[in-house]
Amino acid sequence: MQIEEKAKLFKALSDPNRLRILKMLQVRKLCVCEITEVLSLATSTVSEHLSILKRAGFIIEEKDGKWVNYMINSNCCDTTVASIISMLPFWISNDNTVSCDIDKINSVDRNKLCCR
Amino acid sequence: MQIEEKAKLFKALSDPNRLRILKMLQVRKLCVCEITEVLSLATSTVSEHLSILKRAGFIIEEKDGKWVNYMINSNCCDTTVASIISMLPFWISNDNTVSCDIDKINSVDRNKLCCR
DNA sequence: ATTAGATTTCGGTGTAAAACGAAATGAGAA
DNA sequence: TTCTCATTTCGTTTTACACCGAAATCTAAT
Repeated sequence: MQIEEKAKLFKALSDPNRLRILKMLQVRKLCVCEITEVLSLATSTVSEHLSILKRAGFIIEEKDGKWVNYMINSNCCDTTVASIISMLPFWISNDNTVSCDIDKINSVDRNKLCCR
Repeated sequence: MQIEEKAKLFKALSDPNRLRILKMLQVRKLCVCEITEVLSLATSTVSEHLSILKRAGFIIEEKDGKWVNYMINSNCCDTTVASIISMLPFWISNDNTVSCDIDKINSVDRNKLCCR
């Protein structure tokens, strides 16, 4: 992998909202509307963030009926990406923002959330 | 450290020229004009890159007569920054670009380089 | 098939960042 | 002090990106 691509890996991690998404996904898989609810962003914005993280290799997606679940790419074959994923819990501690995010994803119900 | 500041750490690493600077500094300390010669950028541009890396904590500076030497912040007290620095050799291999950069810094003479 | 709802893609806007040259700063040499 | 030269700061331009709402897509249920 060339150095430009390595820079892109770090660029994917350079946005606070994307880091919050990764921290949430380390708790459990989530659909777009659940992440949207927690971050208070437009759905389209969250979708863009997810596609950036997916393109970099940090997350993968899984179709689940009308929903799309996103999850951490735990079995990533790229050693750099894999090692960064394994370091994230150590690097990014649960500050106020992250703690609140995790509280929220433990209390949302995607069926109540999205159907309105 | 809040999650916004963690994002800024990764933003500092999200530019290929800054990654090249870090890889060069892992060989030896360098002044601005040496880095400028290798990267083929304007001196002011290199100076800005260095100040971004310095603000993030990855490098430190040392006055040396009319020169300013920049070097890796090897004794960084921040555990996240320290761990990232220690991982850099593993993450960023010596691709063509990096190998050429290192060849160049081993052959430049700052006295011949700057005085013109 | 048609509808409803979750997600993605598509323009558009405002802000951040990378690049440059020129001017300002700072430190040694004359 | 005055000059030289390495570096930083400033003003500007161009490019990239985060964000939004609207339109398009895709899936499941009616």
